[in-house]
Amino acid sequence: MPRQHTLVDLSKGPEAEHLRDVLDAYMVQHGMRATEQRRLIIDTFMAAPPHVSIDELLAQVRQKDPRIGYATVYRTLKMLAECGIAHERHFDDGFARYELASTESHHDHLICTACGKIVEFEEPRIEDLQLEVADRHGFVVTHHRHELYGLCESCHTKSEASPKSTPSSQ
Amino acid sequence: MPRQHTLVDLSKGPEAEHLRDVLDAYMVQHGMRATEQRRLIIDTFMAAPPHVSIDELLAQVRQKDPRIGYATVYRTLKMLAECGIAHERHFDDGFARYELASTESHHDHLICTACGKIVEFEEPRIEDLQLEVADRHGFVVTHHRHELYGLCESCHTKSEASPKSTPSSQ
DNA sequence: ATACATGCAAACGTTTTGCACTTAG
DNA sequence: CTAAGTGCAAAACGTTTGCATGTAT
Repeated sequence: MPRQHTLVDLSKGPEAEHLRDVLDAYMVQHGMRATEQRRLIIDTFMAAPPHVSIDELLAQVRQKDPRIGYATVYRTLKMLAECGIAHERHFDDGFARYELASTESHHDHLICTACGKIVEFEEPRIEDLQLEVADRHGFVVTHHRHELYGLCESCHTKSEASPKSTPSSQ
Repeated sequence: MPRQHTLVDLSKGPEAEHLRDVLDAYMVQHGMRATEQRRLIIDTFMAAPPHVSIDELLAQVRQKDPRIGYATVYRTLKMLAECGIAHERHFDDGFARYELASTESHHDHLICTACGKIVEFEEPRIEDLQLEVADRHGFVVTHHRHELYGLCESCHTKSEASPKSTPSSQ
């Protein structure tokens, strides 16, 4: 029975503390201020499920402070991405999603086109082959994008059982 | 000795004829008409270098008929994509690019972030591993996206020789 | 006190569409 | 003749920014 591979919750523990340190250093270095809004947005982001969109995060943040604006969430996430604490992802649903950066490992994504579920995967053998391919063509790779789209287990089996599929939201 | 793997020119030969047949069938089936504009746009597209953007194709098409509008090129390319004759690609430069579909092989892309060069690659071992990964997570893959970004050989060696790089456009 | 941050609303770049006019069948 | 296609211009879409106001330091 394949267990759902959700990576460790990074919102707490030593990993999170390290990220906080990086962030603090970055903000000091750039003369940035620790405002109420930023604190709230960052805390919410770190506790949120991975791959939140700006709108999703904004909605969550507004539960605590309805006066927060879209642009502030936007700018805060950009800032987190710039200092390496978050990664900005662009899947095929048209808007940016953000995830906490893990210092340890790189991963790519499986995306269910029926329910929107996003699963992370790591496959070192693919990474190796990427380098091999790039080398073959004289390229030096700086980053890549690797997304597998399809149906997750439950959407797949559901659609097998009955002809009409009933996709729910992520 | 790794030869540059530029796929065959599809604008002529039996491959192209097959695509034309598919297209004709599709258009008949959908009650679509063969207009001057469509003919011109499709011919130009099939002769154009791979991965043209709408604007690029529009510019080429206007050399023969300056009255063609953006929307017509847009709609024609969408149509080609819909009937499987073209693939719509979204690289990180913000606009869609289109390439002729080859019936034979699937490929992915290496993209130079300095000069914009796009190179196609095929790597069956990666394809296999993708299926393996998907299977491991209970997914059935319908399509994927795999792009390697970095510096092509000439941009790479250039930037090694002199500190200032002088990227040209693709 | 003042430089930085916020929230709004407007600008952006690309994609998509509504519509009056044209044209292939 | 009429349904389909064109070209324009405007809407839609997510993202990004200018600016007047607010606030951490």
